[in-house]
Amino acid sequence: MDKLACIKVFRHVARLESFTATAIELNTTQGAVSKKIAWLEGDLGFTLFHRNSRKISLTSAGKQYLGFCHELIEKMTLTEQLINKQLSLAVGTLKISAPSAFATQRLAVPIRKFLIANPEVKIDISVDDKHVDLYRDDIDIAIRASYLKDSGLKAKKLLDHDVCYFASPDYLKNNGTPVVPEELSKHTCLTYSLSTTSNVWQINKKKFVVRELVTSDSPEMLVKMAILGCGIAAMPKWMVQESFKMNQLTELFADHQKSSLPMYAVYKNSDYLPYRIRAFVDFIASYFESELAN
Amino acid sequence: MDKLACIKVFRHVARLESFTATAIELNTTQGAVSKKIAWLEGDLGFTLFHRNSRKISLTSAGKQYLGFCHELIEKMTLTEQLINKQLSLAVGTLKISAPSAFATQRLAVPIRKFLIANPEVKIDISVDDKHVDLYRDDIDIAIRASYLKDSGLKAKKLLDHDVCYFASPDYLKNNGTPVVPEELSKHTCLTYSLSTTSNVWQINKKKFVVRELVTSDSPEMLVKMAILGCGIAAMPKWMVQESFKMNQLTELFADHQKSSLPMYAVYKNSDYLPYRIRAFVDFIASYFESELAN
DNA sequence: CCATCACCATTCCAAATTGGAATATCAGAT
DNA sequence: ATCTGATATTCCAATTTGGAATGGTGATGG
Repeated sequence: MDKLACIKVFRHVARLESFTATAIELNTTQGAVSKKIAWLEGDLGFTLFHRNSRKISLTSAGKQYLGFCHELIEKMTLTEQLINKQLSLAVGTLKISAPSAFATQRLAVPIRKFLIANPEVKIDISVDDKHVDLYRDDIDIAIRASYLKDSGLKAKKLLDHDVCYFASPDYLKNNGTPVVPEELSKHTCLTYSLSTTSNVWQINKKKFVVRELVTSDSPEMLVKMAILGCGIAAMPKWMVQESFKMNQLTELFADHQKSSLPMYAVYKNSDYLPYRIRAFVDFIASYFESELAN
Repeated sequence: MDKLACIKVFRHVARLESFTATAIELNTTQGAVSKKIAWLEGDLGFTLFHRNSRKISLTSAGKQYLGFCHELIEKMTLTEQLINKQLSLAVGTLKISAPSAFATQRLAVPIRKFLIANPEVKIDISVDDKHVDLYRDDIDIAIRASYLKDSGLKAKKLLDHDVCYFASPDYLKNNGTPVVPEELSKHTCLTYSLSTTSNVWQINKKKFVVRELVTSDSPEMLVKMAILGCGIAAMPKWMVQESFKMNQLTELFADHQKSSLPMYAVYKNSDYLPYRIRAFVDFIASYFESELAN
């Protein structure tokens, strides 16, 4: 027997002080109401009503239990409404994970715009260059360079980075400047460990397996190592533009066609995706799209 | 579908993070668990778990709802236990209604003893000479002279009052002092309106229908009227003993055999009578029984 | 890369449960 | 004493539920 259904019937009966009237109000039969109350009393172990062929009245235990039932139903309704609201409106706290360089240099501005457009959303951004587990760490959205290999996740492409290759002038002086990609085999490279194919570089639609000297999950670390002359690295252009200007780094294969590095917003797939997640993903994707157009 | 049952299953699944393990723990099948969670999600309108052929994990909504479910089950268990405790132990507040003269002169002492013997019981005594409705006024126990005519009520006899007949010396001087009950027909009487047979007095096993001058639901009022010389009244002996001594009243038919007036403790009949009620009724009945023996 | 495994969803059918209608029962009202 | 209005009970049809088997899917390991 459905106890919750019995409780709902009980509230009606207590209010109307009649099984028959309750049956009419609930479009059922008096017998059904009687059975439900009787079952509930049996389950609880005490009687809810004093019965009398003419009328019924709550026992003291029934009165006390009724108070609990009112609380229960109200709390349940409110809780369910609250959760549904959080899923359907742009409210709540959005937990984002993003790699440090991208976060600070590319994400801060659009996040600020998003917050202005969605004043009821708070953002908790966790800057982490490691490959986070969205389930374990309870993250709503992760910004990732690598294509998703996780299951149960959806990804939306945000943009394609223009990748560029570079090394320090010092390194090139000591090891020679490669002019064609084929020469990469003579060099040591700095690779990004979280990329699915970290040691396979693609230039002019050809793939080159490079010799790794250092691999790291931190793009900034790799840039730093390149500046120190450890080898050749490949990174999104925006990340090293400043270093080119300061002559800390020299670009290689500048006129060759390079593969682009896509960036994704990854989020847990669900039938009822909290709206703040969808809102943010759509917002940030169209932000980068319009940025590209300019 | 029984939502409460689903919620209970949900708590297990959330803890074990597995439908299969839950099915084993609950001695059911994995399919049944799956159906229950699926139904609950449909009812709520949001998903509780992220699913993955290898494992499941709570969604953020699921996490939030789980907290509510824990609260709900705990509150429900505690409430039901509390009410059952109140019904099975001598705890709580006992609401007693008693007529004023009896309350003050006969009930105060045994109530004090009962409170000492049952320290967890509080007493709310409503002194009222009217015929109270135990249901409407939410009274646990009513002390009454009249035999119960109400249905749904049970009565336990506490004692038999020795009834005595009396009038003021003044009245007797003016109207003559009746020596045998047959002379009552020449007198006017003061009767107790709440008695079922207020105007039928029984002396020496014979019944006499008396002429009423005043009828009242207040015994003390009737005594006062008798003192003022309005007529002859019949009351329990203890109520007028003092007036005899002060010569405000004179006893009549002193050596005749008089009917006794029973006093009852009346309480609502119920399958699960709160224990404090049974305890009090038994206590007070045995108190008067032993008082009689002394 | 493919076979295997572990797990959840679905389907189908038998079994248990529920609800409706009629009937019994009960106590107050007339 | 009978009538009336209310709840309890009974019986059966309809619905719902649970179990077993099947299907589907993604992780794992050789």
